[in-house]
Amino acid sequence: MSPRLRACRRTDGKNIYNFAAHQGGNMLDLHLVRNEPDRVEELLRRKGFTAGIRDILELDAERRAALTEFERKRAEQKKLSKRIGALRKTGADASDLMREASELAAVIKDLEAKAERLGRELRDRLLRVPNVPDPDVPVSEDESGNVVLSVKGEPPRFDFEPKAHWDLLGEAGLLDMELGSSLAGSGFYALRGGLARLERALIDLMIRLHTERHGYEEVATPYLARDEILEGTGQLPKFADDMYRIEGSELFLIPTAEVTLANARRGKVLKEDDLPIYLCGYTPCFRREAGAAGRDTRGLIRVHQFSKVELIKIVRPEDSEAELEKLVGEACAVLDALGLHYRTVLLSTGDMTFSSAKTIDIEVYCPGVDRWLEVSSCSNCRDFQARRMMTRYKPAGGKGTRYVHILNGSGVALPRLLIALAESYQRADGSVALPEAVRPYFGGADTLPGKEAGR
RNA sequence: GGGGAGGUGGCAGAGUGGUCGAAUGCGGCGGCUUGCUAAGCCGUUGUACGGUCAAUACCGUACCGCGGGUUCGAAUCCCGCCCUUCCCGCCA
Repeated sequence: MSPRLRACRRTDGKNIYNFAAHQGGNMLDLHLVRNEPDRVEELLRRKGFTAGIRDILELDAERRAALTEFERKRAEQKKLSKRIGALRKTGADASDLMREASELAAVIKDLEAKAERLGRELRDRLLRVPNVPDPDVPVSEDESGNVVLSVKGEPPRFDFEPKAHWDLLGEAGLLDMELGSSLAGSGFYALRGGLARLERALIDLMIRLHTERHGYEEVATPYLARDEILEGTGQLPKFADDMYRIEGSELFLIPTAEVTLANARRGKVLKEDDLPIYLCGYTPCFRREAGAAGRDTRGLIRVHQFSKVELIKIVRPEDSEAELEKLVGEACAVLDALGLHYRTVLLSTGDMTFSSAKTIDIEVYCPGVDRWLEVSSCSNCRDFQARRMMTRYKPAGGKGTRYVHILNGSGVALPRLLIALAESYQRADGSVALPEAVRPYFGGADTLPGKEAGR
């Protein structure tokens, strides 16, 4: 972790047992790592994590030994203290025992510090290990191994040369890149007139679809979150440089509402009846796009701030596989409603995110730029995030607690949806036909006017 | 920004520096009683980590917002932080 981040992080504390409790737990099931180190190592290697886990296991063994030693001494100390208390109650002299206890206390202090240090080291290491991919995820170093699962609809046909959105919308005065960059720098943009309104209309459409048809609860969360929240979903500690941080605080601008929505049940022990929980919300998303300099510099394809409707599911472990399929369908419903041409893609191990065990992307075809653009990424994180944020549930009738499974998916991301709509439904005169589904949210109009009619 | 109050187990709510993992109530679970319903009675009821292990079993340690300190011993005393809430001021 960067020094600057360390400085603003809450300390991991003296709770030497439950390094999970309040600051978020380890990501991998440590028992699984102990029992099947080779298998875990192999799965992690598929995801590009080559550091190995041998030294983690060593550290784990060391920590446990130190913990046991500490606990033995501590038990001794507690007995001594009780004897002292009993003695003093009778008025007898306990000074010998107290001297003994005092020496013991000094020893224990060291033992505790050692166990604590090892626990913290172990946790720091574990937090940087990505989630293991599902065994059936195609193995590849990069996106070349992705597998197209389905293709929906037909590419739109034109009797003229379709324009890229930056030309189409720029010429219409609806997309103002210059205004955005003059205010906040390159990578920022401004939507004007009908385009700004269209974005709001689409947000409204999507949220109504998900709440009314798919059973989600709409939640409007803060756009900033504390570091421990980001740690819960997996952006921290590894990806601090991808986010905007608020100077002088522990707050980051969220890169996605997944962060705040997935953490909505943080630290809770839920009842089985509470599950599944479906949450959806609209937020702007802020991304530094560090390392992406020079890529997709034109238009709205890759920008530092964009709007997105996000979907989150908190479910029982046995349901997460099926819920991922459902989630993809719910995100696709947006594109279906708008009549867009899209495909679903199973991401290979090399293209998945840190926290995901299995990811299916939805890519929409944009004829102006002649590319498939990702508008949604649906991931099953299984218990990876739940462990970090300590979200569990109590099985009905059963004993104990289990970690929930958490899924996230965009439902869907906006600028690229605007791109797809504009480029797919553009007319020769520069105007854009609006699909029927969006019209009720756009004052009933069937057209996004081009230059002449604009403003 | 200034001042006050407070953060205890699923919830509500006690708690004297020493046998407090924590009274009590509610809820939950098991049982009895009961012709439904309601009520009553008895028992039980947290989580995590570590160890032993055949074990859903036993032992140990930790957890009373988070962290640090004092002490032989801290829910209880001291310090810092976070959060909640009330009053005042200020700006929307």
